[in-house]
This record gives sequence, C-alpha cells and structure tokens, in this order.
Amino acid sequence: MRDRAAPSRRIPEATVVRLPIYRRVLSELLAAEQATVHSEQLAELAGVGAAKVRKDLSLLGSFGTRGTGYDVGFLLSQIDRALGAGHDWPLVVVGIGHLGTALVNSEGFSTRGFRVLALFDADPSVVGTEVRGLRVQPVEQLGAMAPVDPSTIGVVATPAQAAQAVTDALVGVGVTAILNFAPQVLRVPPEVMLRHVDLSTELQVLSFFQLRRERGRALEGALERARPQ
Amino acid sequence: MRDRAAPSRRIPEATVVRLPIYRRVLSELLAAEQATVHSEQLAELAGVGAAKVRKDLSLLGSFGTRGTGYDVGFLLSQIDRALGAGHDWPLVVVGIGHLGTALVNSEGFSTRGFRVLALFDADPSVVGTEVRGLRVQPVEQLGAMAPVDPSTIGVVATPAQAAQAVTDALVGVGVTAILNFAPQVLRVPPEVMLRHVDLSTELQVLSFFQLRRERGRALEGALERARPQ
DNA sequence: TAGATTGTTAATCGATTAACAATC
DNA sequence: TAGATTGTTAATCGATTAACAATC
Repeated sequence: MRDRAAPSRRIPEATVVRLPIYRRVLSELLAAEQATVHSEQLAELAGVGAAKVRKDLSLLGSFGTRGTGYDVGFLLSQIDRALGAGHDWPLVVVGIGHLGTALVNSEGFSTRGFRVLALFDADPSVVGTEVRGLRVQPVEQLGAMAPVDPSTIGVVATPAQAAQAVTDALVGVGVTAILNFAPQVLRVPPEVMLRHVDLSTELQVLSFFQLRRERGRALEGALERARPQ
Repeated sequence: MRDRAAPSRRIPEATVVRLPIYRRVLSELLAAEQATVHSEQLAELAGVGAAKVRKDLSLLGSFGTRGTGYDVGFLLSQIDRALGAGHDWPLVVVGIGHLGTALVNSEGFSTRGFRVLALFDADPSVVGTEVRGLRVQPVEQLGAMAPVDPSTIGVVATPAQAAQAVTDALVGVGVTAILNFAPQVLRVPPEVMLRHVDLSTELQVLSFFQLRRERGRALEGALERARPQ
C-alpha cells in the first residue's frame, strides 16, 4: 500500500460542503462500533447518492477496499485531515446577541479546532459579560486589537447596519476569512474569503418552493374542473 | 405593454437563492429614492456578475427597459411577487435556545409574511416563557397540536439527538417544509422539503479553504527556497 | 438618430449520475 | 473462484459567462 493519498488535486466546493456531513455520519458509525461502511450505506445515511459519495471520497484519495468498503475509523481520519482537524482555528466573533452566542456555544466546536480568541459587542449591557469564559469587549476596541494570525476566522453576527464597519475592522486586524450572519452584502478585498448565512433568506427560499407547489396544486385543481369525467 | 410576466418557467434554485439578495439591494435603493438601476450597478451592489443579474431577472419576466435599466420599485414588487410576499407563512419553531430565539427575532421577519404560529421547547425552564408575545409550549404537546395549514414551515433548532423525533412530529401534524439547524441529517418523506443550515459546517468549509491557502503558501515558500535567484 | 442597456442565444464551465472495468 | 464494491470514465445535466441583436 503506497501513496494512497491523492495528489492535492483541486477539490470542488460542492464536495467540501459535503465532507462535514460524511464526517458526522462516520463518527456516529464509529460510536456504534461499526468497522466498515460501503458507499451505498454512507450515501443512505448522508442523504445523497452512492455514486456521489464514491466520487467525493475519491477526490481525497483512494481509501476504500474493493469488495469490502471503507474502514470507518480510517476514512474519518482522512476526512479530518482534509478538513484541517488538528489545526487551530482562532475565531473573532463580533455581535454577541442570540446568534453569536448560539455559534460560540455550538456543539463539537472545540473538538473541531475552533477556539474563540475574542468577543466584541456594541451593547454596553453585553460588554463585560462572560461567554464560555471569555469577556465580551467593546466593539470600539476591535480596531485596536493585536494583529491576528492568518488562519483566524472572523464572524459577523451584528445587525445589518453595523456589519460593513465591523468587517472593515476585522480585515484591518488581519482577518482573511469571514462568516457573515448579518442580512447585508459585504464588500471585502479580493483576498478575503467570505461566506454568508442568512436565516431569513433560507426561509424565503423555502417559501418560494412552497408557493410553487401551491400554484401547482391550484393549476391541477383548475384542470380537474375544466375536464370533468 | 402586454404579458410581461414570464410564463411560470422553471426557476433554478441557484437563482431563487439570489432573489432575496437582489430584493435587499433594491429596497436599499428604494429607501435612497433612486428611481432606476441598471444590471451593472445591481450586480456590483449584490456582489455578482451583470450577466447573471440579467439572466436571473429575465427568468421572472421582462421587467427592464432597454437603454434605461429597471424601475427600482417595480422590480422590487415583481421579486416580491415571485417570492410570495403578501402570502402568509406560518412557522412552527421547535427549540427555543439562542438559535431559535435569534430566528424568531430576525429583522424584517413579519414584513416578509413569516408569522410564528407556535413555539416548543423541551426545557421546563423555557416552557411558559414568552418570545415575541408567544408562549413557549412543552415539546410533548407538539404531536397533539391541531393539523397545520399546508403552507406552514417547520423550524428545527434543537440539539442533534432530539432533531429526528421533532421532525417526525412536525411531519405528523402536516408540515411540508422544514428548515433544520440541528447538526444532524434528517429523514423526511419525499414530499417534505428540507433545507439544512449548520453553523459548524460553514466554519469547517471556511477553514478548509484557509488550510488550502496555507498549504499553497507553504509550497510557494518551498519552491522559492528550492530555486534561489 | 446615437447611445445605452436589456433579454437571449450560444459557448463554456462545473457538478452529477450511470455504468463498468479493476480488484479485493 | 465468485461475489461485492471501489475508483474512474464518459454521458448528462445544469449553471455561468460572454457576446450581441433587439430596442428603448
């Protein structure tokens, strides 16, 4: 067995997004002491197709055994490696409302290498309180914090109107990756990576498809009535 | 001017996800009393390409004027129509922790037609409290609630281990669209629409790309050292 | 009319899926 | 060896982008 890890080929974003899902399923299987899994079962548990599972995994390397499947523990460790487990990922979280607090308290946060470096908020009644043992600092001090390590991830969980200024400040102290929860399109320099999660957008997407379904039903009804038996 | 609305062609999901972004930009332009906008500017403000904007909008209908652009108010109203504004979207939210509370308190929630129908939680210290004027009910009563309207959207914001049971109960009372925040793959009948938002997945995706960048830098450094001037 | 900008077509790119030879 | 299942190829599907004719 030699050189099973894939040469670091480009891994498509669509695949990267599924890796944490496989990771979760595998860790459940590991907890249940299942030794091996085949693509069909992993696919079923992850809610995707088996061909996609094999394709995704093959991009990381050749970790399965033909005729048998994948060793659960080994595959898990390889996905962890690809996702940078073991690495330290400092987070700077701005906006310690319900959303910011939810994020900081996420399950399995620290086991995945995420470590809260600093918390900021604009609200004087929040500043000074402790979340997960860390004191919330006034947001005005964000710009004055010591330059951060390049692997640091910034989290913007402020109201929309504060988000751009906070983002600029994060970029100013050296943050190169930002997760934005504010309902606001952010401008960042091209070298800064940005992901946007918007609760209300997700609901709007769901309601769009509900609406289409409803219109479909209405149309069916009309056809039904127009073409009586 | 006749028949400007597109025949209800299939609108790709990728486009649907961008509609709320255009919507937000347009409502800002409207607030700033800008009368018209062209695809180039809308693209710039939404952080996408101009061709994509025109393509997306053309799927909804032919709402622009060649040589001039789009009327801000009219385009906004058309996007609203496509997204089902004016429609009533009842929500059943299960899990009133920080995340559930953040969602229920989202800005512009009610203006978009979302209306919280019922709140449930398993924690006795949360049950009975009021969020946005609505009393939190014990989760055991979820299964016994009156069957819901087919446009109802369920929100699962519980810990992972409770998520599947809660989902089954939601489906049981007639919910056909679910937004899942629990770090858990859910099984639903094929007719139920499901979207999954996972805070920790988002961070893992960001850290994956950070890692690749780091490895890239390391490689560059190595090449630099291997090929001295 | 001249200039500007849409709406659409065609070309490109990327992701998904099916099929199957390789191989345990 | 026979059966099972991977890893990969090729076909398909869908989304993005560029280009430009249509038209205000």
